[in-house]
Amino acid sequence: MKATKWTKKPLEPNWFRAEEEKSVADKVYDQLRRQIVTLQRRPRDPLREKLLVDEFGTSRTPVREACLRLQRDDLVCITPKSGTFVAPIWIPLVLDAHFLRMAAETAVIKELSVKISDEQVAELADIVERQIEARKANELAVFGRLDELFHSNLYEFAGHPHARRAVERQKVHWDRIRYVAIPDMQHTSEVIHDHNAIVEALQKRDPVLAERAVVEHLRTLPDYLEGLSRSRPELFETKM
Amino acid sequence: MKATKWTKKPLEPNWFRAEEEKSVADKVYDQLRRQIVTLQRRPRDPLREKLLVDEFGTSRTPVREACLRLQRDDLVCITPKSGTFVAPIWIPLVLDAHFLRMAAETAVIKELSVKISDEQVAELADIVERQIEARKANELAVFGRLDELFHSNLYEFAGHPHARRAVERQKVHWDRIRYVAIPDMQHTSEVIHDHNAIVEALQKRDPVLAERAVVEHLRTLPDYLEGLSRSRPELFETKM
DNA sequence: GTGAAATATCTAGTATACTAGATTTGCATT
DNA sequence: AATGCAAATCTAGTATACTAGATATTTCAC
Repeated sequence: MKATKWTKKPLEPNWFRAEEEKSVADKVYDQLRRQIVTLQRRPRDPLREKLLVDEFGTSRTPVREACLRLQRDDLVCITPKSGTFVAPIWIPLVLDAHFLRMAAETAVIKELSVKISDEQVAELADIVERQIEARKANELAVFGRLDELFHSNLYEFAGHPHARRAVERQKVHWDRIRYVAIPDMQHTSEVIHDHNAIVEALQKRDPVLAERAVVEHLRTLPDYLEGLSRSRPELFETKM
Repeated sequence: MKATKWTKKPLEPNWFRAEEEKSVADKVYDQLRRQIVTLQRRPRDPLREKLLVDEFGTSRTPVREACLRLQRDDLVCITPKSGTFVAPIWIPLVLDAHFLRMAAETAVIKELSVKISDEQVAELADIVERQIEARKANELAVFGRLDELFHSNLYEFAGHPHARRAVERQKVHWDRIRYVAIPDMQHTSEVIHDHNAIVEALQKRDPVLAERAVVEHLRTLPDYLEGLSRSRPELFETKM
């Protein structure tokens, strides 16, 4: 057995594995994350590894990996030898998530408004149509998913899917806020109005108008946050 | 022993632990990351857990944790039951890292140019001064650190440190490119010129001029990447 | 020699055991 | 009852063992 044979690299490892079966750790992560974002687990709740192990029926390793990932997402705080806790909603983090989203999406829309295709405009218009229907049917969950789709399509069409990923990693903090106060009917009405304005600006291929529409769409969020943090202070943390 | 006692939350866990001693896993992560970014470990090199364990003198667990974090950073590819490899430099990822940085930094500079203090302008000017000295002394490492400091100060002064974090997490892919071709003297000269333009615009509190200066500073990078990927194709990967 | 099946070996994912340190509990003393 | 202190107990970090599956090597028929 020649040593050199063992050190040579594989010719072509699977860099782009199409389908990836989820590991146990991934499933635990997904579920815990969902629970935290939806406030089923609330800020400052302890996350006892032992209980999670019993709940998920796994060993400590996948649970621990999930918690470590959540820590990197700023969704849990881990204090060695002490405990793991659901992180409070850090206001500076939410504000910066919003700032980053605003910055990225205005840049995206400026690029997009000069190169978007007719088919893509039609697809965005179709999403807004379906949002109107979801609003009529009072299906807020569907409405939310369509909202996600609308914005992610902006990044995809502009050719910046990875920028979207980076923005979304921060956006999780904002998502948690959406569950502090479930969006009401008036809110959905405003969203539809704003989305329509964005689609129209893109249709006209007008970068200035499009940017203004995006800014308008995202403008009100910080004030909203301010109000929420006053009415539910136990969920928030101002310094970080 | 009352059950209720065991479920109550700690009054005030250490959310803001000032000093955090680094775990073994953190050290392994830092070192591996540095090796990958500086191309001491090159794209497509296998990362054998056993060898790393011997090298770092730890058990598998911290090494594995480090690799998982690197995977989330898109710096390594893990194929279950097969192997772990240093990821190629994905061009779409680098371009989007650049796009995000451009978007964030133009937004930062626009905010900053209306609220920056005289002391902060002076601090930025001082950094540029020190860059000029580093250039004269031919200290490229110092120059690079000052460059980092200049840009990170923009985020700090604008009050968006967490947005900076998100941008920097992507920027690691660009950093790897800096080691494909070490920046030369001409490059440092351009950087100093651009930084001076930014400081001057901030001094005048002129948002339009400031934004233009930032765009100008970051404008040339994609073309540079194009050239590099042609001359060193073995390090890169165009599709993702 | 060539090709294919059989075998050996290595891999990452998971389970479990152990450690040191932080926190809580309970008791003794006042 | 209040307080200080020691023991018990829980925690996250680390080490090790085991598994299934992917890859590499060898064997063997032809």
